[in-house]
Amino acid sequence: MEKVYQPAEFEEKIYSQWEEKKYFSPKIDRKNKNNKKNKSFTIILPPPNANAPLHMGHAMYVIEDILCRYRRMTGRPTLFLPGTDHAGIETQFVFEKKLKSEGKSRFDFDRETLFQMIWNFVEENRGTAKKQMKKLGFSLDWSREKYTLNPEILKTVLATFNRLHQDGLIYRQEKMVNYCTRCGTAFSDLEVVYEERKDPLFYLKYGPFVLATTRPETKFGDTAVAVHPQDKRYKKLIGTEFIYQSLIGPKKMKVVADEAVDPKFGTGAVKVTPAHDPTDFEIGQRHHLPIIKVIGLDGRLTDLTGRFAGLKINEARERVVNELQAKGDLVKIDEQYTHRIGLCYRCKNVIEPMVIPQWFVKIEPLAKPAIAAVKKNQVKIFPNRFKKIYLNWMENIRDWNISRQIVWGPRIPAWYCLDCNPNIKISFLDKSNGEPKIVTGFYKDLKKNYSFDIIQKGLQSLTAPVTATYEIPQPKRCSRCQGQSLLQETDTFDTWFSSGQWPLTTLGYPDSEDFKYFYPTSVLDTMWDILFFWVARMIMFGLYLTGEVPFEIAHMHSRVVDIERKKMSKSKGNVIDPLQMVEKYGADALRMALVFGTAPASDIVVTEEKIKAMRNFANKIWNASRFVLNNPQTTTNNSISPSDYPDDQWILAELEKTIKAVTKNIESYHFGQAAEEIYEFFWHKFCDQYIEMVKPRLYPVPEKKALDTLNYTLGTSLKLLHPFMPFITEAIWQIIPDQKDDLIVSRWPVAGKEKDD
RNA sequence: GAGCUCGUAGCUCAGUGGUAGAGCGUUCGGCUUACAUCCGAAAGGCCGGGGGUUCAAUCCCCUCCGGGCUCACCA
Repeated sequence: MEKVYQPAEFEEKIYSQWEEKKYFSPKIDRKNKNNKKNKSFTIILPPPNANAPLHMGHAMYVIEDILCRYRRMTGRPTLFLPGTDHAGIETQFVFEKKLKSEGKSRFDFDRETLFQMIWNFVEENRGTAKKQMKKLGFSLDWSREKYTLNPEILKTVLATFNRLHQDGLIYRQEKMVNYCTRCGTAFSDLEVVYEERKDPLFYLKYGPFVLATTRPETKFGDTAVAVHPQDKRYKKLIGTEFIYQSLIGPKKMKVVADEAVDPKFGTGAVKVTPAHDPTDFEIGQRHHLPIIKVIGLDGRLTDLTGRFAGLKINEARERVVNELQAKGDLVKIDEQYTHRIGLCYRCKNVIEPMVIPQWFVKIEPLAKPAIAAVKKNQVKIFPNRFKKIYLNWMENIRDWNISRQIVWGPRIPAWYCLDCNPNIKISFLDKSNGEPKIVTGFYKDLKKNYSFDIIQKGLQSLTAPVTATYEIPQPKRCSRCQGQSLLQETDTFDTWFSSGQWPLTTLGYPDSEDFKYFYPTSVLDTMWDILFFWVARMIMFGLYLTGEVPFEIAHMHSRVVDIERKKMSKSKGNVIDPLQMVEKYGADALRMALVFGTAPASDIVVTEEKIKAMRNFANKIWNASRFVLNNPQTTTNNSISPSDYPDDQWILAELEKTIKAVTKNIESYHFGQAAEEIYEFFWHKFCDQYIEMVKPRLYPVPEKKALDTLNYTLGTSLKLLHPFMPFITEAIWQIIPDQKDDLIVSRWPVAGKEKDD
């Protein structure tokens, strides 16, 4: 053995050894499915983005690996199942950036071609994450690896959609949704991030009113002025109408009374723009106001705005304000007005509330059982405070917009008959002669010049009116008119619609043997920031499809942050690359650094210094082992008989305590504490004290009891350390002569009496 | 506006109803035949302020101050 431990000499070798011996593939013993002691233990890996290399957050998979390695050593058939996610928006966003750098955009391609290009792009990168996970030592069963776009997984995801549809839980409706004009897609409520901003608040003369608004450019879409029903100032006007002389002509306005208006804000009167503001939309619904869309999906004012048409929102705002001022309708500007504004989580562009038809899941019937399951602790959420957060969100949950106007993802399996729905708006790439060019229009007009075939082949996107008829699943011919000009919806699923079914799809729901044996899974560990996005959806889907929870424990871990408590991100330049750390200090050092001394769900501070300290610890383990192994071997590591020496009795008693503490702390998810216990024992008790005490008994002739105790304590320590630091412990274990099994499948020590079975 | 969470040694963080812990850093001394990625010793904290419960509080309760976070349709 060398003087200094060299991780690089062992890690790869040992990992492939584990793989070759198939230790990561559990032995299925169906008879024991319900035997508590031999019950399967399953963790499904939260799938990383197939397209991106791992970052420090992914290194937190170490928590799951600790659990799996521990359970495997206690003898349970343990499955840790890997996979990757196509990550719809994320990946398309990255790909579009790449296109842009090449001077192109998504509009240069039809959707089939674009999809294929992204597919190829992802394929090029897909192996990276896998290699990296192996380097980190994760005991994943690669023979069962999955990808969200695997055909069998897609099949299940689409079947779920069909089933939801049959159960009346899918609807397509024109509602106020969050739309990003830059990404060109709608988002769910969860994907909007809010930011405090200071914007001018404009006070405008408005018929008999003066009212305050931050968005004068949307005034062309106003259909009413709303006041509070009890507001004395305006009571007489409620129910009346007036003619407003707008910049593009006179317009009839209603005055409505609505509780949503705060009489203390501004002047207590508010313009109602149902097409472009969530509150106004609801007021509009209550008072049956027309919806006039003055901002298009391209983020420019529409033709309804006269000479303002075509202007971008900000330009329009400036011009409208200037003209209102010239006209004398601008009463004052409050420049210090701060409010919260919704941004696209992905590109940070301002989210534009838009009324467009989207596909929704009626969520309450799914949420109810998911709430009950958590309340009854069928799913235990750790740490406990996340249970409250979960329940609070679930109890106020709103229907889920699952449609995205992007190509990268499974397409919603609904078909429109063009003959029955001539008002479907279609964009396609006409490649019939010369340079391809984008053609956009209603089918009823397009069909005069283009064949269905050309439209279908060049299809980019379609927008069906909310009244359009559609069929689910795909019919051969239109069931109403027998027409054959059918187009599939071009919207794709929210990525979370697919990953929300991950515990089911990865195991081969509904009838595979794996599914029957491994579902429900044991633990789901992830960072708390996707509690709603993912964890909640998995619980809902799991219960909806199987009646059983998808996992028994949902364990939330925290963010990995830098020393200034900031989240690591490329733009901040504060990333520590986990793979680089593995190269420098070894996987074990990084793994230990990620768990050592951390508390459940508090930020995890990782610094290179800490990793270095753990590297030193690895070296300590190496050298203590070197010392022990340089002496004759006298025991199998698995048992020891009592000793009369107080030194031996002392260290063995301390070891017992440590076994208990480590076991208890792993079982209760206090990994930081567990790591500290074994660290403290091994370094400061075993090395600093016991080895020093025992040295006189080793020279000149080693004394048997001393050797026994050394060997036994080392062997047991290696076991306790193995879940945390799998490589070095296995490496040393295999140097010990006459081992029956590899450490990874050895038996976890039991305090009280050690059993060799 | 509602809720959650944190405030412990210079730094980063654990922890406990009964005279405070780790890693890194600092000071002093050591290449002691496993390890200088080491060993030995030491300095360093009214455990955010105030009040309460208790025989006893850093740990429980209240309140204040100071960070962080989540949720919420206020123009």
